Amino acid sequence: MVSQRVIAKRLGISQITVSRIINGYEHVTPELREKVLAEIERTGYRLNENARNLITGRTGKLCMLTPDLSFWQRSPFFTHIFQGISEAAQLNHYSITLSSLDNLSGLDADAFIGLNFGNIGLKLIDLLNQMPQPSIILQSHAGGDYDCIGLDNEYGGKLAAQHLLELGHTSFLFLGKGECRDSEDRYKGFAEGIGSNGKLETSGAATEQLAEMIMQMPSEKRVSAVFAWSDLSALQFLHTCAKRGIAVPEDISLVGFDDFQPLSTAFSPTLTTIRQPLYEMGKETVRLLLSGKDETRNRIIFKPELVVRESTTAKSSKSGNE
Amino acid sequence: MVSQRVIAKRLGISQITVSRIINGYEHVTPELREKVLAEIERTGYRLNENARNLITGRTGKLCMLTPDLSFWQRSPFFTHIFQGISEAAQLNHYSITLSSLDNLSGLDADAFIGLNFGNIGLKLIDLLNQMPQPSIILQSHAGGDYDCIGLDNEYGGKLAAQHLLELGHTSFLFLGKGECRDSEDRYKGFAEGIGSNGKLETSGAATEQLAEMIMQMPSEKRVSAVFAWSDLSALQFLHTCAKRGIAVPEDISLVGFDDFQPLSTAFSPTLTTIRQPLYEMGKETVRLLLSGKDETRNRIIFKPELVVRESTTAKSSKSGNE
DNA sequence: CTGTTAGCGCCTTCAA
DNA sequence: TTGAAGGCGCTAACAG
Repeated sequence: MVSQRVIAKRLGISQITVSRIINGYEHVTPELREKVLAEIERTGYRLNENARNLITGRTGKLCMLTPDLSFWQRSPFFTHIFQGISEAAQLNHYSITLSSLDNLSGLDADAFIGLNFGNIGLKLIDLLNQMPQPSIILQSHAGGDYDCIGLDNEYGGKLAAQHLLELGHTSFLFLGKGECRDSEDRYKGFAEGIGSNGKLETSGAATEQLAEMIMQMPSEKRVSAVFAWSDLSALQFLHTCAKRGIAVPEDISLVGFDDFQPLSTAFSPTLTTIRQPLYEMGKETVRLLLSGKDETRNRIIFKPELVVRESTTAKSSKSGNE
Repeated sequence: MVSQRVIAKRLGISQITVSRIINGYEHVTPELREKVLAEIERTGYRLNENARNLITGRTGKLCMLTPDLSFWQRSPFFTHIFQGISEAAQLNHYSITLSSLDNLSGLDADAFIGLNFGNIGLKLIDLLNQMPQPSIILQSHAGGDYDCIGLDNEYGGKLAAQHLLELGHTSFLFLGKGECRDSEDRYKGFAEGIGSNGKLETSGAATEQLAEMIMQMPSEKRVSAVFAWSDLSALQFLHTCAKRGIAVPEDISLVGFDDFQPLSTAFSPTLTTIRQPLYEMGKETVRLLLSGKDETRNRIIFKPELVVRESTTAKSSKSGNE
């Protein structure tokens, strides 16, 4: 195994000089730097991160902390976030560790990422606040008085409303989920976006039942556009429509939320949806966490974006009320 | 920061004794061990893994290697595998690193896990063979002449056949995916399972088109049971059925593959499917990888299991042929 | 059963 | 601009 000392010895210089060059120290004669870099290249030298971490007093680990173990069962889309987190971690020479409130192990880390998708994990936030290491919460909503990366769900709702209004729709249904902040915020934005330009019905009831209820309305009074709080919910609705003989988007336009791949494009019609930039959020989480600006609250709220596919279309004269 | 030396000094013993007790060395007087353990508990001492790794010459990292970066986009179910891998890694004091053939970084690891779901990644296997560190392939099929954790897809196909035969079905359709080994193996097992007890049609054609084709068959000649190579494919079929007014399971029984949560239970009817034990496979991968038995080929082929839900039922007299 | 010595590879501090 | 000395926390090797 080739170390800095080996390289130094070969070049007749001291090991510390090699170390300095590796770490980008400025005041070195250019020729020396090049000689060293060439030797590093030639020998395939790789820095021993354990040695570096030992002396600098770091662990070299980033810990992803979940509210519970079932987080993973619930979060298929997490692969995208994870890709972003791990790429950014790699760039900063960190490896990844996992922990959950159910099972606090692997807590020896330089910094923590609290994963708080769907629910407001106050316990998680408390725990992170107690720890001396820096931490950040990665969540799917916008609020919270702590360092976080979040998503502007209200804005997402507004995007959906805008899109549907532009298509000429005037009567809307929101498919939500009870006791879920993300769903509430998306509804709020949707309602605001529609304002006085249309009629909006909603319910926190189970998606399928609600959909069936709607289907039973006489077609001339039926809503012409549906906004579902999630892609999964949108697809459940789509499936119910298929059973009931309602055509999407001809009879009803449908907008989802998440852009949950491969689901959002797996069925016909493919879903128009509001995309969460999960990969980017993961990446930014690590960047912000390691940027070390403690003086002020660190938070970035991402804007979701509209992805238009097949499940929405202009309101036809036969559908909807008025 | 409390170190072994601090503990030793407080107890008036040598630091190496503390080290031995921590590492489970046998020949220590019980009282001394207890005193040391008590002091460890009291002070909240935590082992510095960088120091340990430095002297033992390990990196302390496990690298998950994917064929390409898009792996993550394609693999929503990977969260389950990841949970298994990371839990087992933690138990063995390893942290996790990521790499892909597109972007070879983070390759400083003690061992590698090649993630090879869906396709046969020969390049990946070649790369791992070239490396001096131990490695193992985690894959969704059974074959391959290398260390691996795999899945017995043929057995899964057989389970599906058995289940449907027991329900009295005699005419079957397999929904497959072209150029996909997993799909082929599942078909093979399915066909063997059915043997001469029924008629089997198949196609590698796009799921949706095929389904539509079948729907156009006169109902008295129609198959009464469908086995889809994946849950996603099964759901696409289910959706087509809904559009065409075919009732599942009353008219057609449907079996998927994967038990892809939350999808497999998100729609009505919930899917009868063949479950891949992803969490267990992830866990076992790490265990086998670190068991260090080099003398022989290390491989474990997991058996999938049948999960009966709502999408299958006994063949009714009106459906199917004969 | 316990201790002494040495050193893993690197960075910090101080000196030239 | 470069180098020498020291030590981070731990374990291996060898004593006793």
